[in-house]
Amino acid sequence: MQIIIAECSVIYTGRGNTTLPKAVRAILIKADGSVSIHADTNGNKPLNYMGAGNKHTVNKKGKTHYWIFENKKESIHITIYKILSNTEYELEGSEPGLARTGTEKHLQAWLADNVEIFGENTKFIGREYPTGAGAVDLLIQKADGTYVSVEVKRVAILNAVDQATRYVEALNASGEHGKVEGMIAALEIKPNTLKLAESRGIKCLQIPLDWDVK
Amino acid sequence: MQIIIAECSVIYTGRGNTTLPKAVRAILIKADGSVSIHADTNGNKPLNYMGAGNKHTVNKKGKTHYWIFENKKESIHITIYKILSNTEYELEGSEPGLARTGTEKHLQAWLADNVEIFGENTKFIGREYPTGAGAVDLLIQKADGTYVSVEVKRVAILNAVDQATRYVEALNASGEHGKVEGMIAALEIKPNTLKLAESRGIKCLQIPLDWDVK
DNA sequence: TGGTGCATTTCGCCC
DNA sequence: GGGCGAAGTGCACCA
Repeated sequence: MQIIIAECSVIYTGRGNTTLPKAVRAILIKADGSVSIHADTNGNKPLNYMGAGNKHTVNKKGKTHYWIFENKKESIHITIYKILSNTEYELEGSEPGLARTGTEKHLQAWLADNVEIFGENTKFIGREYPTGAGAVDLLIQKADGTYVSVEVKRVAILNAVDQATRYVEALNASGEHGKVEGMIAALEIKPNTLKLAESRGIKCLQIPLDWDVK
Repeated sequence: MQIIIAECSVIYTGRGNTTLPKAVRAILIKADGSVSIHADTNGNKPLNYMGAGNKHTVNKKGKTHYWIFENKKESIHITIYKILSNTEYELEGSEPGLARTGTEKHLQAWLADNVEIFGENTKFIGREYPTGAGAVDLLIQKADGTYVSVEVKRVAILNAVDQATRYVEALNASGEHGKVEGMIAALEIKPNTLKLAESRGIKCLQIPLDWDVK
């Protein structure tokens, strides 16, 4: 990774157009070719950036450098007036390896393996089960034979109720599972969401926050 | 801005959970307190990050540093095994302003000003009209006195039908506007969406693609 | 200022 | 490549 501290100005053209006045910025150029320009504010976000897979050309007139990064749809023009620092590091063994846990997919898998949370003798029927109006996250069958269509969320807001409703409708319309119940299972369920769900006859299950603790 | 090159591992907890194995990374800490951790791949995006407004505490046991960044809802724990470089620069910053056009809000305003597109003598009643289940984009009244609840989209996919349905239900439940019709107005309406809308008795209006041409 | 709902857009998966 | 849903989303509004 190459890290440059320089007085520069930037013009970006692509999905929008932005200009960045002359000032001291930090420029990161990664081994994959991506580039980002940072100020000391603006949070963790860069002021300008461009993803991997661009062509980098360099021109020089006197002391001024002109760097161009461009791909098919976008371009970044950096005019560099003065370089204060220019260093390059090998970030060896830095295969990203970023692991994400606690996503909706994980929740879904966990629930599929722990259907007893929905009641004793509950049977797992399917994940991502197609309904004709999108796939429902989880389809289960209660001890009494009733099928339940479960929408899984980390945080459930109003549209979770919409989805749950839509899947129940579609499953009932097909007639293959008798009268299907709708349910939302989430780590957090907003009050309005709970209210709307009740008014539609959709049950809500609060998943224990320590679900992933063995 | 402080730039550290170090062998480290990271644990993030907050909206989700992530872990990052031990490797050499670049760590940026800006003057506003935001922090981001970069590898030499992953495009312009950081592996982990946290916005401005967090508390940074430092612990040290032997040669190992433990840095913690935390705010009310999130935390990043960085374990630093070896620092290869640690530099700090003064950056003078100014921020760009990105302007956008053609958003849903623009469409909405245009429709409010051009309600005749819904039929002759149609009357505009309100924008962002509260229904008790969220605000409907546009409420209009047809020549025959019927109210129509309009959901505006640039591209309408299935959930647009959900929203439209929800608003009609809520308006009908209140009883203040008689029997309300539901409608979706969009620049593009996906085939499945059209089908679902029809099955729910919700009308669809394709907005001319040249709507914003004077 | 935090919470809450929604739009947006990027990303990823699957068809 | 289209279509759909999720995201450590980001934003705007409101209490």
